[in-house]
Amino acid sequence: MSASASAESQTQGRAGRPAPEHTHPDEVSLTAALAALADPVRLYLIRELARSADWERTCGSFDVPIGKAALSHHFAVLRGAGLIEQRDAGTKRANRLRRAEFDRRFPGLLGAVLREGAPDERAPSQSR
Amino acid sequence: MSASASAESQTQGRAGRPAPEHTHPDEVSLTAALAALADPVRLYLIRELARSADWERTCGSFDVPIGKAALSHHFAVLRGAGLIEQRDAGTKRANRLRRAEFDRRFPGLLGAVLREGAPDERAPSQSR
DNA sequence: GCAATGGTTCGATGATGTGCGAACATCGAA
DNA sequence: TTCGATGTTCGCACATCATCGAACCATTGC
Repeated sequence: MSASASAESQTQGRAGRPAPEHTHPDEVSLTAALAALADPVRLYLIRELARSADWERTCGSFDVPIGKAALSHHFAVLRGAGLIEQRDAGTKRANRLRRAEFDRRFPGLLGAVLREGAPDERAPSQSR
Repeated sequence: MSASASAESQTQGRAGRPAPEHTHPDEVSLTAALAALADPVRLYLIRELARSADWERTCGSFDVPIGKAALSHHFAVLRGAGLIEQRDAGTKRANRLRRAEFDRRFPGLLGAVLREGAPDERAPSQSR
């Protein structure tokens, strides 16, 4: 070990991290995409990511009422649905919403979901 | 009240039928709507209803690889998500896709789902 | 009245999903 | 090297869901 195993840290070649498995939206079925979106927590994450800049938010920067384990699982689901991309940033993990790619695969879907104000789970009350 | 329990068959007043409980799209949460759509069978039913005229299809007119009980359950879910409307037609039950109403509540969602030409969700029978 | 058709309801069951706590691994910093 | 922060993985519990078979009910037609 010397001058080679020090500067490489993003693509692959290092065994340090399994490097998050990403699924491209093209390989995702509509049912899988809908199932990934059909969860309050994940929907919240997607919405927050949509409001933020790419790579701005780390996994732990979300205020969700669940433990780390569950949160990690949700991110894995979103990744597997081609909805987000993750990148290791030091000890943290940065996230990005794959808006363009996902939109190309499912035109209008993400837009329709995000267009929703926010009164989703809270109170589907006044709207008539 | 007298000559009334003979020709009326839709609203209520007769105990003959519980009359299907309908939920208006306005009272449906986005998560519930997505969950209702995130199923191959239900997605197929919605797609078929979208291709058909209102009240044209009865519950038993769909070629799905499941039993009556399960099918009935799926229709109940779709009804509860404000996606379809059902009307008793003699011994059968006719269905209608609530396109306009649902679209008003979730603009673009149904369109995005129906626009899908995924070779994956085509038919829940033979694929993959 | 009686049988057949079309759907619903009732358990039961297997599969899936969500959640937790604890243990583990990695990176950056002291 | 040791420590703290950040996530992931590993059981495990619990809830929900999709499905079936059988029983049941309503309507239609004989």
